[in-house]
Amino acid sequence: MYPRPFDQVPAAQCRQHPLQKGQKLFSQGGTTAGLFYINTGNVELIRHTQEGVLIVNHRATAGTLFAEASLFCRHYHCYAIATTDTLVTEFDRGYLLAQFQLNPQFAMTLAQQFAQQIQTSRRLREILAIKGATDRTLVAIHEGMLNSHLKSFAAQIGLTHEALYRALKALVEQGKLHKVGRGEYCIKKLEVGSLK
Amino acid sequence: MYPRPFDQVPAAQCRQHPLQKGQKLFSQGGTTAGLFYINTGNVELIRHTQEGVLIVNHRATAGTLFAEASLFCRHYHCYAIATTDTLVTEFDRGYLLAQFQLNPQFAMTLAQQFAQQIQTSRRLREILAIKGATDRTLVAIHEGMLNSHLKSFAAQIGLTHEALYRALKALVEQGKLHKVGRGEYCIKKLEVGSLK
DNA sequence: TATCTAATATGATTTGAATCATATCAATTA
DNA sequence: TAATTGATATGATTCAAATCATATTAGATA
Repeated sequence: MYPRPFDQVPAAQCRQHPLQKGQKLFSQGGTTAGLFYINTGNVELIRHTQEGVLIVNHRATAGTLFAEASLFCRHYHCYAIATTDTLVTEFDRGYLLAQFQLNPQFAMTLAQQFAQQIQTSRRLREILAIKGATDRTLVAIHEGMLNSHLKSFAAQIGLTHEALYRALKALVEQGKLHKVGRGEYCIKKLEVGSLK
Repeated sequence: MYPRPFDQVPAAQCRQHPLQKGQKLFSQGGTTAGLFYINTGNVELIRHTQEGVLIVNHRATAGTLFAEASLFCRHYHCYAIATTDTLVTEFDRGYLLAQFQLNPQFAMTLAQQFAQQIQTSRRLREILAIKGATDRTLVAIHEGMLNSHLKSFAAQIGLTHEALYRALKALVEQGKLHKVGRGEYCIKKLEVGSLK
């Protein structure tokens, strides 16, 4: 259910937070509670600079962790707001930190989870840095990002859905992709199109 | 010198690797040695998919760590190639992993370092996701990314230098930025322009 | 089944950044 | 000091993706 090592956290150290669209989970300056996992929905981490400029730090999606750094901080440095109806699970900060003394294996798995997050985030960043829509689309598909609808995939890689449809068409024409149905594409023989 | 907790690693567990431009540090499938820090220069982490598509996983720059996830892996999943003459420091994998048993404080600081990397990488990703050149430029400056020359800053945020000069000009005209000299800009009264 | 809705798809137009071209200025070097 | 180099800067043109418009189709719902 939860990514390692959070599947080992006792239920007493987990708290569920149902959030309505627009509801705040925590505030800049607030005391840190723990680390969060999104069961369903979406959460935006935003902050304001001293000069008043609004900055989006992160848009967390279902199935992912967020606020990892707050484990090591007393106070949050940003706001967390649900952008849709959302269910998040909070893992207790004190419990997690205690495991570094009590359970080195748990701590190591936590560090591994973090290291993988770094990898994932850097890969996504490199995808966004690719200039051409077709190149970006091809790499993103090879990274296994095409699992849902084309529209949400387009948004994930920073394209409009129209631009994505055209990129997909171009890739099919270039023989780099096969179209196996409406909204379903695959690399070579392997199915990777949107799941129905 | 090194970011925490690597400043505590004994010299015997650190190895310096001078690399010439184009030289390979490690290969996809090779046995993992440790985690790396770039003293000077740049390293690209690239890999090939089964279908032969080249994917850039990460472009690591001076003053940063890379290959964090290889700590928890026997074999590298990508190539590391220096794109300029580069000096990297390798921190021994076995030593670092042993600290989870021997030195919980060290392990915790390592996890904290990783958590901060996650934050940083996600922030950079959100900056790249901003569509307009002027908005992207403004946010990147507020994130404190304008520390070096404008040309390298432009590349960092995915713009040509010409587009950046125009974005800066527009921000000055909008009153969101002050131009304090050739190639030197500041937010309000605070100097953040390129350092000379 | 008929209707409605949303995703997929493509054409036409506009817009913004890339590219190409030049000029200016500061710093380095001969 | 003069020459060279590279960063800064801006104008002109091109190009690619966004936007706007409109079908088509699959799935959900009445």
